[in-house]
Amino acid sequence: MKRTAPKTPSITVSDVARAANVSKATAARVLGGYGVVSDAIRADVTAAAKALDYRPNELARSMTTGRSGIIGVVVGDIENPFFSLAVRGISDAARAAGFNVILANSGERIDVEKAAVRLLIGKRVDGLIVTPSESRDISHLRDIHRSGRPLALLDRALPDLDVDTVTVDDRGIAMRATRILVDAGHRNIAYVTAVDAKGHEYRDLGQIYTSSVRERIDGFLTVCRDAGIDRPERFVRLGATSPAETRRVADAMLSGPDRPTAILASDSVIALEIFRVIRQRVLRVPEDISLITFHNADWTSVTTPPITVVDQPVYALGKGVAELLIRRLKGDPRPAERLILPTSIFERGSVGPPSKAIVNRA
Amino acid sequence: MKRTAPKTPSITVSDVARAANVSKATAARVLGGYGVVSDAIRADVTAAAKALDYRPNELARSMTTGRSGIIGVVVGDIENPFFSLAVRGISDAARAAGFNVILANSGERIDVEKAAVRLLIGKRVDGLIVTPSESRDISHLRDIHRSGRPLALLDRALPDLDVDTVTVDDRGIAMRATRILVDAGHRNIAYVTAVDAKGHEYRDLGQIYTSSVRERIDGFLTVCRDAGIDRPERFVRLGATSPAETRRVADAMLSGPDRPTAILASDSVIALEIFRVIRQRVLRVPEDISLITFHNADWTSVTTPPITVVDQPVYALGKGVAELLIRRLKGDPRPAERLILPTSIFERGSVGPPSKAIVNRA
DNA sequence: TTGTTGATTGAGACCGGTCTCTTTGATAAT
DNA sequence: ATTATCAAAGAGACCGGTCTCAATCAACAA
Repeated sequence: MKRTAPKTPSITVSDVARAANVSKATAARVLGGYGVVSDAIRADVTAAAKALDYRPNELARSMTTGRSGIIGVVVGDIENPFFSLAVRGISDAARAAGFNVILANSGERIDVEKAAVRLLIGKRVDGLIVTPSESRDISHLRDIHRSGRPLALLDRALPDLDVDTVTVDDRGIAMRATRILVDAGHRNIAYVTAVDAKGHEYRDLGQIYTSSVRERIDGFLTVCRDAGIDRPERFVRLGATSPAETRRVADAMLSGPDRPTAILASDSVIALEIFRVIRQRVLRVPEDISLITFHNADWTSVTTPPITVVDQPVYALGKGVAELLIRRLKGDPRPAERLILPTSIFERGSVGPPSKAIVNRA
Repeated sequence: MKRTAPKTPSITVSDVARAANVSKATAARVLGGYGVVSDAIRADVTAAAKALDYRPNELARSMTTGRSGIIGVVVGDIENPFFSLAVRGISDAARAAGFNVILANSGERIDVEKAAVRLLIGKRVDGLIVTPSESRDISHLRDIHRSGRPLALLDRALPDLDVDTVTVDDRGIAMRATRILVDAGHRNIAYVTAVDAKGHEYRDLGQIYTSSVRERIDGFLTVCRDAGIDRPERFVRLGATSPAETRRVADAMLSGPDRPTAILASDSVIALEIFRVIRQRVLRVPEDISLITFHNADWTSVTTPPITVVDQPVYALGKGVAELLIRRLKGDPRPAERLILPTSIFERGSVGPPSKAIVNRA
C-alpha cells in the first residue's frame, strides 16, 4: 500500500497542555476525567480544549487502558429479521451500560466466522457475542475464552463450551409445533431448514452441526415417531440457504411423490419463500397445505390467512445475552450461566386438517 | 471507575522477536508484512509467532498508521428493513475493499446522531456514512468533513453540504406514485410519514427537515394540486414514529371527517401498521381504500392483495455510497458526486378506484 | 587490495493517550 | 521556627505497533 494517509494532524493532549500552560499530565487529568486537579486549572484546560476543538483519540486511550468499550457481535445474517431484532436487543443493553457494538456477519460460514472473530479480537473488543454457525469447529471460540476475553453465545448452545449462553428450548418448542400439526391429523409433515449437509440429504442428527436446528429436528422427529409416522426423516429438507435454493427445495417437495400436507419452516425467511411458492402453485393455506414457521416475523400476521408461528423472545434473547456478557465484563465471578427463555406459539390461521387428495394445480 | 482490568498480557512483536532471536524491528517487518526480510529470518519469525500464538494488536497498529480500516455508519433505525438492506450493501462493498463496518443507530434523533458521530470520530474510523436525520443542524457533519475524514450521505441529501451523496429522486417518484392514485380517481389522498414537527400538524415544507421526506411531500402536493385537489396539505399526516403512534394516526385519519380513500405511506414499517389497522376495521383493499408504500419490503408481496410499492434500489444505494466513500478513502481527488439512482414502482393489487361511500365497519 | 553498492538487520523515536512516581508549596502540628 | 502532612502539578515511562535512519556485511568493481 502506498503512502496515502495525509496524516491529518489532530489536536492532542500536549497541544491543549501547551495552550493552557500546564503539563501534559495535568491536561490529561482534566481531559480524561481522572485524578485531582484544582478548579482554576481545570477551567483553564477546559477552555483551551474548547478553543482548540480537542477530540480525544479513543484508540490511544483504549490502547493504554486495555479496554475499548466495544462489544463484538458475530451473527449469521443481519438481514434476517430474527438477527436484526436480536442485535437491537444487544445494542440497547450495551448502550445502557455504556458500551458500543461492532457488528460482523458470518453468512453462516465457519471460515468467515473465524476471520470475524480474529478481527474483533485484533480490534481488542472487550467481549464477544457469537451465534456459532457450527458446533464441530470451535477452536476460535476456545481461543477467545482462553485469551481472557469474555464470550457469550446467542441462540445456539455449545455443550463443550462452558460460557454464558442464552437460548430457547428449541427441542421442546419444536415438539409443541409438530404436535399441533399431528393433532390436526397430518402424517406427511416436512421440516425445512437452511442448514445443509454433505449430499444435501438428511440421514441422522449427527450431520447437523447447528445446535438449535439439531434440537428442533430432534423434537420434530420425536413427536412424529410418537405419532406412528413411518420414517419421518424422509421429510426433513436441508439446504434452503437462499431464496432461490428455498424455492428449489419447496418445488421439489411439492411436486414429488409423498408430498407433505404440512410444513414446519425453520425460520421466517424460508417460510416467506415457501409461502410464495405455495401461492404460485395456487394452493390454499390451510385447506391444501398447513404451515407453521419459527419466528414471529412482521409479515406472518398480515397474510391471508395469518401464519401460525413459534414466537421466540428474540429481543429478550439479545438483551439477555448482552446483559450476561456485560456482567462478566464488570468482573462477575459467578460460573457460566445457561439461560433458556420461555417461548410460545401463536396459533393463527395457517393450520388445518390435511386435504384428502391434493391436486397439483400449477 | 475501579481497577477492573486484569490487563491480559498478550503476545507482542517484542516477545516474538526475542523468541526468534531477532530485533523488534525485524520481527515487526515480517509480522506486519512490510519492508524486506531474508527468507531464513522470515521463517524463524513466522515459526516463533505461531508457537507463541501471536495476534497483532489492531489498535496499536492503527494508532501509528493513522488508519483503522473501519468505516463508521450512522443510520436512523437498523430494524427498519430499508436500512438493514442498505447496511448490507455497505458491508458487502466494504468487505470487498478490505474495510470493516462499525454501526451506530441514531433512532432518528439528532442528539443521538451527534453523539454517534463524535464517538466514531473518536474511534478514528477512516470515513463515515450518515443518514442525516435533520438538515437544520449539521454542524457535526461539517466537523467530520473539516477534520479531513471523508463523509458520504445515504438516502438523504443536504444542499448545504457538498459531499458524496447517493439518493433516489424522491420528489419524482412520489409524483409518480401520487399520480397513480389520482389517475385511479382519488381526491382524498393521505401522505403518512414518521417525520414529526412542532404541533404534529403539517403546515408547510419548511417544517420538514428530513430531505427525502420533504421532497416526497413536495412531489405529492404538486401532483395533488395539479389534479385540482383543494388544500392537499390537510392530508399530510406527521408523527408515525412508532407502531403505536402510527396506529393512533391511522385511527384518527380513518375515523375523522374528510377521510382518505387512498394512502401513500412513507415507509414499509408505517404501511404495515396501517395495513393492520385497515384489516382491523374490516376495510377491504383496494375496494374501500387504496394503499401505496415506499420500499418494496418482504411482506408487501404476500398480502392479499399484494401492495403496490415504490421500489427503491436499497441495496444499490448502500453499495453505491460505500463505493463512493472508499474511492475517496483511496485518495480520489474528484469533486463530490451526487448520485441519484433510478427508482421504479411495482404496481400490484392495492390500488383501485375510490369507493363512493365508505362505511365505517369497525 | 580497497572503495562502492546493495541488501539486511538493528536501534530508537514516535503515535496520543494513561498512570506511577517526584517535586513543589502551603498549611498544620510541634 | 522547624518539621510533618497533604493536595496539586510535573516528569517521564509505557502500551504495541510503524517507520526512519544508521550499522553491518558480502559481493563486485577499480
